[in-house]
Amino acid sequence: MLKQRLIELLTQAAGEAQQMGKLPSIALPEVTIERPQNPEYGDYASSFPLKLARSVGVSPLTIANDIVELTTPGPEIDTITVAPPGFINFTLKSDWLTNQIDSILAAGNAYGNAVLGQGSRVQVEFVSVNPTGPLHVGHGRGAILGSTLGNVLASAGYDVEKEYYINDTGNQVDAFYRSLNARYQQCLNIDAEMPSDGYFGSYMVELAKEIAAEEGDRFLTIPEQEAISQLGQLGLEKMINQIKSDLELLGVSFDVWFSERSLYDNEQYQTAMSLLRQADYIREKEGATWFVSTALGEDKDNVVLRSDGSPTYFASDIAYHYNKFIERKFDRVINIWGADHQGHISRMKAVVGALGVNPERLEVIISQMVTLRRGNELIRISKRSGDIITLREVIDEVGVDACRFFFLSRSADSQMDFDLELAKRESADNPVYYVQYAHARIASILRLAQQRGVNYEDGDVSLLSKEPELILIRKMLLLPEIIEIVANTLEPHHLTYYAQDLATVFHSFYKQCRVISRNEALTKARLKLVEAAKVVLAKTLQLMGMAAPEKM
RNA sequence: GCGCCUAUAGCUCAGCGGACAGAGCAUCGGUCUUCGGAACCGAGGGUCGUGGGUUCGAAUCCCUCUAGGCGCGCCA
Repeated sequence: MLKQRLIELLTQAAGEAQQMGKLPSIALPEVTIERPQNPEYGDYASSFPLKLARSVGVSPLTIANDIVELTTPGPEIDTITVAPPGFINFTLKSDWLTNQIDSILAAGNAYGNAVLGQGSRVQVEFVSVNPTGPLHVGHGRGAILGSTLGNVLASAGYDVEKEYYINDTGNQVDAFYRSLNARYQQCLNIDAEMPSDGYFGSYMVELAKEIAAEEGDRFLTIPEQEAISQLGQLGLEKMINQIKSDLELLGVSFDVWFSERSLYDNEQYQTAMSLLRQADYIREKEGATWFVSTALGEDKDNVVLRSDGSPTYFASDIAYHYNKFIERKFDRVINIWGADHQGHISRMKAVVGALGVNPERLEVIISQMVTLRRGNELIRISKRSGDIITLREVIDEVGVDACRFFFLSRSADSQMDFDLELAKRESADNPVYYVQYAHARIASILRLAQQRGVNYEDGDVSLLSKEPELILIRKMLLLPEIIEIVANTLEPHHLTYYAQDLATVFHSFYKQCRVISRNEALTKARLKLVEAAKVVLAKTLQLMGMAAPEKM
């Protein structure tokens, strides 16, 4: 990538300056290259001399001049200039810029891909909602975050596996089973009482009705414990399928659906525990079994086995992470959790460390709360009690692409209001349509060219020299950097801003430069440009999981 | 009490050590005899929550305080 080459260029020049005695022989700070926001400062800039001046005691301007004198720029660089108080600014040659159009067209859908990951295996685990109820908007946020991150990491050269962890055992599942049984009996006119810790949402009634309709009253004829278990498993399976189809609707897919229960069925839980026990991180006290996280700097220990001998969710998580790192040997594991799991991060990292794995290999992204509202009316999204607005209803109301874009456009760190009224009102005037419109517009131009039988394969891109053309190319060349940034920071929201910028620059170009005109040579050149822009736009939309429509 | 997140233009949010702080929406004013006006061009609008500190340089880093959110279960 060009940025990398500029870094090398400056590093080398600084090294030479040292050899010539123009700079003292000290360890040089890392060369950084920025994108100046003001185009007057060129395409790239470095504040390296300013940083260096501190330790060297030489004026930054002098350093900048010395370094620039020693650079031997490649064919892509037009000018390297020094600007006060000590910046080095680079501008790109316009014929190099225009040549990139051919590279983009040649790369096609692979444009922007990187080799950052070098094929290392990264797991992204997300959503992983208890299958005791339907998904709501908050879950949608995590889902979109995860699937987009998966796309970007794959494009950055990682071997990505997306995974949904199914909590199919434990207290909450048990409560779900008993609730379903009660609702089922009620369906069949039996005066059953809902458990106090049960799930009271109306979806449970619907679920029970569905099962009663399909299975009749056969669960009444077997022992109740047996019935609860069979009925529960059936209900759970249905809930999982519903979750699966809701996610599919959102364009979110998984490579693996991982069962929590399987950790106990195949002894991985026992293996993980004995590993920790050997390392002396497991102790018995107060009748329960604890993970001694205080030994690892945590402020308290955590129960893994209750006094009744049943494992906590934390026990499962220990086994699960043992499985991720040691059984399946992922190089990196990324977990996306809701803000309410924040406190779980440090002890999970402690566990990973205790298992002998570098805790840095576990990265947790916390997505902050989403509150759903309709105008001023707050809508509760608690699954436990009462009714909720499901993710599906929200998608039906505002549309998949708008939904994805909306969730993606805010950083995971900041909480957000999802105002249904606003989302619908804005949907006609939504940034996502603005971006998609640019794509459709290009498609329409290319259709016209085809109708007129214009073959532009031999178009000469060096004819492109107008400002709007070059600005568009410059913006297209930013995508690889965006992909790299998102892959490194795990912050996909940058994509939405880039998409809007790219669309803006295209629309502006479109207004100022007629593509298909009487000037045949220019027409061909511009068709190439426009097709390349379509490639970049489509790639950006694809990474975000959104449609790139030919017409709309 | 402790931990994490947030506070930037009227609204929703980017920017997170560098050059005059940006975008969308909203407001106001312009642009249509040609490829899709779901478009384009322009204007106004900000002591970057408060007070300190570090630095040649701070919205960005450190500390104080204020406000809001989420945690601190033998729930997940």
